[in-house]
Amino acid sequence: MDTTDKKLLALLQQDTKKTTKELAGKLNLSVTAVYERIKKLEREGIIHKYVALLNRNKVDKGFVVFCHIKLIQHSKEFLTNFERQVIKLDEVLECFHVSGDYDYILKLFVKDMEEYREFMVTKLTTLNHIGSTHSTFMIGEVKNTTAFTL
Amino acid sequence: MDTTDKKLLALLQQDTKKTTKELAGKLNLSVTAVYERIKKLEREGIIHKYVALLNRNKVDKGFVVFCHIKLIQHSKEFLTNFERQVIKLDEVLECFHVSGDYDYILKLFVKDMEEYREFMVTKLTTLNHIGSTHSTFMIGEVKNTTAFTL
DNA sequence: TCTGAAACATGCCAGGA
DNA sequence: TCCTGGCATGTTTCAGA
Repeated sequence: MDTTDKKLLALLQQDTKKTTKELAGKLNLSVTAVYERIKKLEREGIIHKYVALLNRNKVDKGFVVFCHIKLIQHSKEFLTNFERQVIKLDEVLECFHVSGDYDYILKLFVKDMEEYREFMVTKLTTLNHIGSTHSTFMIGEVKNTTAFTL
Repeated sequence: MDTTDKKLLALLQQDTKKTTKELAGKLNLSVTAVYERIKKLEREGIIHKYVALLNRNKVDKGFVVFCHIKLIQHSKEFLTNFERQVIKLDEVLECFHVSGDYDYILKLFVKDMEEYREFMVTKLTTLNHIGSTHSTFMIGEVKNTTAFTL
């Protein structure tokens, strides 16, 4: 991983629809050289996948919620059971097991408060072993990217 | 936006390296039909961008931190000033203005605790108007996707 | 590793149903 | 909005440095 690879990854994290020719121009390399570097990064698993990002405001998912969850008990069985269930919930985009006051932080996309209420009542609170929850609502998006600097 | 569009978006959110031919097969459509649907979704801004997702564990960014921040005061000037500065921080992937006990929730990718400490001391705490911060560390990734169900 | 060229597949645009 | 066909463009491979 040299500087060229880092530049290449920065570009690919921004936009994968550029042709290898365009990338080659920006990196001062030949088309094949760029091609092979990309293949290497894919082989090594550094590039994990190529995806399309949608505009959530155009598809009725403008309401972002962070939900902090605490379990009743912390046995391995309770944790894995909870995790297995939360993975299946479509509304949940991210779920991280964390240190601190709460056990998990979830990020959800829903249409509005009404839909979130429905989610809480019919899905979240029916999960086993949940102790307490604390919901935080997004009122503004300051920064939201999938690309990070190497 | 019909059912076919939703299926198409589900596929594109998972993988954009499939050829339109393959997508056409899965959707029981011709190549051109798929092509035109994709162009329409791009035109409407529903598809926002195409990006490569990296494996953070392979590039020294395995340490995920959530940082809850409270400002000293909530005047418009203080908020926009803080936001303008936080956008520039490379370590910060997400920053949401939220309701509740704290004003902002940040998600960061760094190498390890040492790098996070460095970030706190040299970057975060030098920002103006910060009242208090509360850091939560990821100890496990349960679910982490950019794709959501429509 | 890189370059450059050649073979192959795909993306993309007409024209018509 | 869909399909068929064809040209332009991109991707991928390979020999040689």
